[in-house]
Amino acid sequence: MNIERKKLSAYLNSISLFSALDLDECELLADSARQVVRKAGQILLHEGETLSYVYILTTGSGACYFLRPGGKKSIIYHIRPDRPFAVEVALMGSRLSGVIEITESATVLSIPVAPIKNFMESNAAFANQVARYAMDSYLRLTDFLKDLSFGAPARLSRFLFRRALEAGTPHGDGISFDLGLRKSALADYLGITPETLSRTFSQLQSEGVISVEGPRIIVSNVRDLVRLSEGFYKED
Amino acid sequence: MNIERKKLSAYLNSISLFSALDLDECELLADSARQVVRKAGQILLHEGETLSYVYILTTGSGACYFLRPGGKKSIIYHIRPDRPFAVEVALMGSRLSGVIEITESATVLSIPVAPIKNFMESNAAFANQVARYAMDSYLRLTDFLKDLSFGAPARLSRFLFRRALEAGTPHGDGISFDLGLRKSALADYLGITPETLSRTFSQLQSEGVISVEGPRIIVSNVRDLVRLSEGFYKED
DNA sequence: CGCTAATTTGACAACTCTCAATATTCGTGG
DNA sequence: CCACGAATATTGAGAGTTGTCAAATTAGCG
Repeated sequence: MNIERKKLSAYLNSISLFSALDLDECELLADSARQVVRKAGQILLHEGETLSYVYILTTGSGACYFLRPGGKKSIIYHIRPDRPFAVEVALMGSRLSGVIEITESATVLSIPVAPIKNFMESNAAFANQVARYAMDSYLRLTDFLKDLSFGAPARLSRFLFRRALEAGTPHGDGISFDLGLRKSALADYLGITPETLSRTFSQLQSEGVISVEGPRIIVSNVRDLVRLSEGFYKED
Repeated sequence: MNIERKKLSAYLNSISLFSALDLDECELLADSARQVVRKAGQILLHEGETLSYVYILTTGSGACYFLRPGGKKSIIYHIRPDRPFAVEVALMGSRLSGVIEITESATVLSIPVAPIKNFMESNAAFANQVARYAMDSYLRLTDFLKDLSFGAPARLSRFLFRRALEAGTPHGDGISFDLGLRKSALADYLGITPETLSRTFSQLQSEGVISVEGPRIIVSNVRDLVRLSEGFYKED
């Protein structure tokens, strides 16, 4: 499995968190790493656990959420491939406050935290990288918190705006793009119910901001979309 | 001002973020630090700013919040004395997403970020400290997010429970303590309106969990208080 | 005692969720 | 190519929670 191992260490080295390690160090991590496959819906890590591994998804996606009494899930953050997660909990030895669930079948890489701690002590560049990673996580979470403080129209508008920037093509006066995910998945992502999402789409449509044709969205009034995404209401 | 300077560097050294720096390094920071006094209600930092300083309150307190159109404030985190804040924004060169306001008249210490960056490069122990600080911030924010996902009764119950632990004295079958802050301040702290807080107090009281006599709270049913603070409702 | 600020109470509106019913889409097999 | 069934979306009615506004009450203090 020498090739696999080489690949894995190169992979790790390509992740920004580990890019300050040299290849030998990455190989050491790769050697002690484990790779497992998890299907959509499986729980990877449970609330209150302490962790001795740091995790990365090489494929698939996941989410970290609180499970409220009654079964309601409050999303804390989404997990995309190639960005380590649960790093803070593992390195700080604290307990996971939330559940980590796989949302799309995923390949999960677990890397023991002990050698990572050692590298932090001995390698200042790596320690800086970890600091940068943690600060980045923090800033992302702050932004997420900001998103949460807005209601459904603003959250959807923000999503549509970002999506228009990254995947939009000109269409008459406006911009057209595909959602890129099922509406129920989008509702989940935005932390609202599919019903509310559907109503919010109708609302934006009736206000003339967008038009919706199945998974295809046409933004006809970018100005209003931006205002909405800042939390203003149409009539303000 | 040599004594002041010595004091200031010793103060910095006592802050866990800077405890890995030696006294010379702390003196360098102390030399370039500025100290200003701000009154309650003043805005210290504005939304969208980039920062070239890291801040600490030596006295007083503050809060970081989003100002929603319409004027509603969504608290992101509270600032207590002796814990640096805005560190992530300053070190990462990103924009502050939120406003920082002084809530109790405070002495604000500003420390330039440039020498801190230098120390991070050259001093692995300090870089580790920064990483730990950032991870700790992240975990706090995660906990805060968890709090937010609960409704008013759970948030109040959590507060009362913590307060009972730290300031409670036995009282009959239960525990008695003073709130320690004005109810309007508590409402602010919990991110709800004073009206909702008042109603929630009445509700807990009518359910027989606590009794309220002005600023004095008697918890008569700790078991239910804990259940409530986990998000359960009384009848569950 | 009287004034001001803090707190409580009531009525109501806004928003999102839940549950239930209906409509639409999409893939599969006839 | 069409028909059927399952998954996905939409719509409607109603409930729950918190916020807003206004008024009443209470507490604190000179």
